[in-house]
Amino acid sequence: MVEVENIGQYLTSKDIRPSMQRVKILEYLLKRRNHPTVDTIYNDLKDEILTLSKTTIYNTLKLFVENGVAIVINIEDNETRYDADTSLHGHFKCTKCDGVFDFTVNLNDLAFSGIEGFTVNEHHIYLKGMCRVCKSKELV
Amino acid sequence: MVEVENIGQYLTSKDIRPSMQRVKILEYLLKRRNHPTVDTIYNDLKDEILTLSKTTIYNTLKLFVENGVAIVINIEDNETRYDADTSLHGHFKCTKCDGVFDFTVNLNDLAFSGIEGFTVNEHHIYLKGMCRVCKSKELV
DNA sequence: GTATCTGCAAAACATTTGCAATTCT
DNA sequence: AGAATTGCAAATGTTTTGCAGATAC
Repeated sequence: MVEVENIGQYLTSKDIRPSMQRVKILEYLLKRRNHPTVDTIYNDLKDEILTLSKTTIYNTLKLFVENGVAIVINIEDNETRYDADTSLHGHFKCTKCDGVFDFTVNLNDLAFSGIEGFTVNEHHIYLKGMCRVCKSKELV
Repeated sequence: MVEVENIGQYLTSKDIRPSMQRVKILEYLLKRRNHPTVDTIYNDLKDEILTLSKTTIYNTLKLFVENGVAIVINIEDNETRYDADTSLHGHFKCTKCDGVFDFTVNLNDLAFSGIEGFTVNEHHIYLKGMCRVCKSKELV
C-alpha cells in the first residue's frame, strides 16, 4: 500500500501495534519515498523523536519486513535500504547522484529460462546507470 | 568469459597481473560456479594456498570487479557473493537450501517503464523461492 | 632496485544481542 | 501487574586500512 490514509489502522491490520516510533518511521517511508538506509532514517527523525535509537529502527524495519509492510532493497552491497511500497516494481540507482528511482516492471515482457519448475516468491530487479538529470548535467 | 582456457592470459588481457593467488581465485570461481562469498573462497582455498589471507581475497575480488572479470551478487543483505560470469543473466536463490542458480534473462524493451531517458549500465535480476530439488523433497 | 603484491593486525562500520528502564493495556 | 516496546551498551561479523615483509620485473 503506497497510499495510506490511516497509518495506525494499516499497522494494526498487519498485526503490528502502532507505537509512536513505528508510526513515525512508516510515515517517513511513505512520505519521503527515498528508499533510505537505517542511518538516513535515524538522522532525519532524531530531531523529531529525541530519544530515538538505531536499535528501534532496526527492530521496526525487521518487523515491517516480516509482516509485509516494507521490503529490503539490496541494490548496493554496503547499504541496506528499505521501501514501504511492497508491490512488484524495480529500482534504478544513479551511480552519479546516488538516487534510487522506482520503475514499473512488466513481468510478461521478461522471459526467464533455466529455472523451469522452480517456485518464485520474490522478484528483485535492480538497474544501475545514470538518471536523466545527471545526464543533462554531463552535457554542460 | 565463462569458458577460459588460459587464465593467466585472460587476466593479462584485463590488465591484471596473474599472480598465483589471483589465478587460483579466478580458477576457483570459473570451475565451481558456486557464487561464493569471501569466506567460502577462503575456506575452500586455504588448504591449497597455506598462506592465503582474506585480505588478499578482498583485494583480488575488488580488482576483478573493477576490471570486469567478476560481478558482485547482492541477493542477500548479509552476504556478498561473486560470479566470474559477467554476461547478462539472473540469479535465483533457493531459500530452503541456500543454493544460488543462474538463469537466462531475455530483456524486452517493454519490460521497464518509468525510467525513459536513463542510461542503464548494469542489470541485477534476483529471484527467490524454492528450487526443483527442494520442492520434490517437500512432497515426501 | 623499484614497483607491486601479500598478509598480519588494527580500525572502521553495520547489525545484533542482552538487558534494564519505560510504556502501554 | 503483566506484556510489549524502547534504547543503551556490549558483542558480533564483515570489510577496509596501514604497513612491513616478500615477490616480481
